[in-house]
Formats: sequence, structure tokens, C-alpha cells
Amino acid sequence: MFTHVNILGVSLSRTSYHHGDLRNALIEAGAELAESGGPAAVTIRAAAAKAGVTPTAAYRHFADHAALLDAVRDQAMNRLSSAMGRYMRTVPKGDDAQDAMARLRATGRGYIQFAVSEPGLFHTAFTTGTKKMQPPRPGTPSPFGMLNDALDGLVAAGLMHERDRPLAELAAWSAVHGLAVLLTEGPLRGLSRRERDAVIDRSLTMIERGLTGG
Amino acid sequence: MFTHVNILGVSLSRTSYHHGDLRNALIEAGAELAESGGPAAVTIRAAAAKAGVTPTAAYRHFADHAALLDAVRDQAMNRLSSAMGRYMRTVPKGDDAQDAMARLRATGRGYIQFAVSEPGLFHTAFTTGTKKMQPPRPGTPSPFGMLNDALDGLVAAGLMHERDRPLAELAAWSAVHGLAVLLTEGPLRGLSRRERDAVIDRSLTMIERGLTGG
DNA sequence: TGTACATCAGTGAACGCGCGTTCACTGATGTAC
DNA sequence: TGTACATCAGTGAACGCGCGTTCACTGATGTAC
Repeated sequence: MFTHVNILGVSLSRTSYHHGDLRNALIEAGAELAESGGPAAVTIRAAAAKAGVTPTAAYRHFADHAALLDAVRDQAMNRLSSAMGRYMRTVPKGDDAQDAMARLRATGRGYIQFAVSEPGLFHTAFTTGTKKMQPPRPGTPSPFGMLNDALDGLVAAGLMHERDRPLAELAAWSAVHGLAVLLTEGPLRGLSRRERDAVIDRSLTMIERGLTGG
Repeated sequence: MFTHVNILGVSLSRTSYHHGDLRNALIEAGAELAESGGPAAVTIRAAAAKAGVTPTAAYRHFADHAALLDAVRDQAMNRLSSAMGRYMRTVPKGDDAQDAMARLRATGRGYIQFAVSEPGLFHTAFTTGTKKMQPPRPGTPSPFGMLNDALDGLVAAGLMHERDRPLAELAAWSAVHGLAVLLTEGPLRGLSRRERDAVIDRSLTMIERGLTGG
């Protein structure tokens, strides 16, 4: 049996009654919906339709709508992590002051760049769900881990006092997160590329000085 | 004709067919809905019900749902302004360095305090709407105006270089806004009061140093 | 001061929508013998 | 190697929900004379 499915304007086809990998297909479909419409666009019905399947079929793989949204949220977070990881690989890994500073700045830039280019996924990643957020694991390729590593690098390079290290990751994260939010869904959306870049620079500079000065 | 209306568990009554001030009643009802359920809870039907009126009646006062939400958003923003204004009145108005710093810190504290105590209204205030955000008017009792004044005070007190003044308001706002978001609807919700206060202090310190150092 | 009547601000019923979810079902798959 | 049959993973129809919105209406108000 042929079932025709329309994804991104491309007509695909399914040759078997069984899908094969419906769970992942639904998550992928959910991510596409989130990309263009944010977390609110991630519905069982829409994801099933995008995957070329009946809404009922989704219930073979997810307990309910919240479970699908949880999975899509994880997917969105993974994409943020990947994007940041890719960006981080472009900056020097040295342990002198200059490189340490560059790495901190890169975590911020990578984060904001993802938010600006994929606002729907960004907001989906931070949608409040039932699932507990996984505890921060320094050293792992999570955004939070990368930030922690960069801050440790600052201390190691002698740019930041050890006594200023506690909670620095939350202060820096807050600042960068707020910028991402204001730029994408807040009153600062609609800024030109030039204005946006200026604000980003000003913010990152404030954060750097705030963490290394004092 | 008596119509019985239930608001906050208290049974009120309306003695005339005409409401008298339905527009404001709907905005107030919308604000109460936003308070407990965020912007998504602000529906024509729910607001009308809370005001003791038929959904149709709302259309005498608002073109459509978006118009009601716009009005409720303004109301939420006004409450944020009032709360911050009240808080600012408790800090000294001197023009020496210490007072200037205290005023900057107070804008941040007032903002976050409102977000934490009224998360639903806070998020409603920053909901993306059709209406253009009013341009920042320095000197007026808007949150943005208060922040701008505080930063100007920093420059006047000699704590901040003039060359660092541009965009400082957006950098500071971002940082404080992000903290508010993470604490209320993000992964930092659920922190204890003690932990929360520690993060707020750490963030405000980073911002102060970031703006006055360098 | 009284009254006819236009206008204003509500009511009540209904519409279509997309949603989550459930039910009884059926086609496809894979495994025991 | 072939086949009976349990199990798995879909279908199709339907439910109830709350939503925004529209329609024809009616009660209340206020104003011209």
C-alpha cells in the first residue's frame, strides 16, 4: 500500500503499512512544527499528519501529548547543543587568557546565534514541561556544561577570582538567555542585523567585565 | 434584573441590564486570568464569564481576541511599572556614587521581584502581540525609563564612562530579564528562596561590575 | 413634564475549528512447531 | 520449508471540549420635541 506524505513540500511515500520508525518520525515532525510555530504548534494531530499517519498511531509511541512535547523539547535542546558545539570547535583551545576569554564569548555567541536563527526551536527547548530538567553535568557537551568549562578556564587563566566563581554560570546564562529572549520574542525582535549585533556585543562585553573585574 | 457573577469565589450581582464599565471589567478579568494562567488563559469567553457577561458582549468593546489581549498586556505592563515605581521610592535619591549604584540595583530588584511574585502577569506583559511596543521614553515611570535614569545617574556620579553608556540599558535589561525568565518559567523555577536570592545577588553584582568596570 | 423613537449594550443560540483522546477494527510481522 | 496464530502497529470513526466569532434579537438609555 502506498501512502503519500507531504513533508516540506516534497512528496514522499511509504510502501508498507507499518512505518518502521514512527517514534523518531514523529519527533522529527514535531521539531519541524516547533521550528516554524514554536512549542504551541507541536500537536499530536499535526505531527501525525506530517509523518503521514493517523493521530491514533502516535499513541503507540507516546503516552499522551505531553510525552511527545517532552521528546520534541529534548530534540530541540540537542540541536542547541550541537549548534553550540559546532561553533565552539571554531575557537582556539589554548589555556592563556586570550583564548579563555574567547571561549567564554563563544559560548554566548553560539547560544544567541542559535536562538536568532531558530527561534521556534529555541523556545521549545525551554518550554516548561512536566519532565525534570537533567542536572547540569559539567564537561558534557550541553550548553550549560560548555559555559561551566569556559568559566573554569577563566579561573585557570587567572582572569577570574576563585571567590567569584560560584553562581557565575547562572549569572552569565541569565544574561545571555535574556538577550536571546528579547531579541527573538520580546520587544527587541525587529532590530536590524546591525543593531542586533551591536546589542549582542555590548551585552557580552558587560558580562565579561562583570565576571573578570571586581 | 439581577445577574449573579462569581469573581474569586465571591458572589457579586449586577442590577442593571447594562454593565456600565464593561470594557474595564473585561480588562480586569483578563488580568486576573493572566495572573493565574498566563497569557494563554486570557480568552474572550473566560474574561466575559468572569465579568458576568455573554462572550458576545465583549465584541462591543474589543474588535477581536487580539485587541483584548493587547489591552490586558498593557495592563500587565502598567502593574510592572507601578510595582517598580513603588520599590524605587524606597531607595535614596542622592546623586553620590553609593546612591546611584543603589538605584541601579533597585531597578533590577524591583523588576525581578515583580516577575517572581506575579509570573503570569510578567509573562503577559512581554507576550508578543500585534501592537508595536511604545518607544522608550526616558524619564517616564516605565521600567525602561527607570533603568535609563539609573544608568544616567551612574554616569553623572562618575561610576561609568560616557563611552560605555550606549546600549548599556539593553545589556542590563537583557541580563535582568533573562534572570526573571529562568527563575519563573525556566529551569531555575523551583529554586528555594535562599538559592534564588543568591542567584539574584550574583547576577546584579555581575551587571554592576560589568557596567562600571572596564 | 411627558412621550416617541433612535441608539446603545446587552442576550441566546449557533457555526465551524482544531484539539486530545478512545474505541473497535484490521493489515503486517514474526515465531513456534 | 510451510503454516497457524499471537502480537504488533497501524486505520477510521467518533466523542467532548473550549475556543473565536456571527446572527437575529431585546432590554435599557437618552434625547428631540
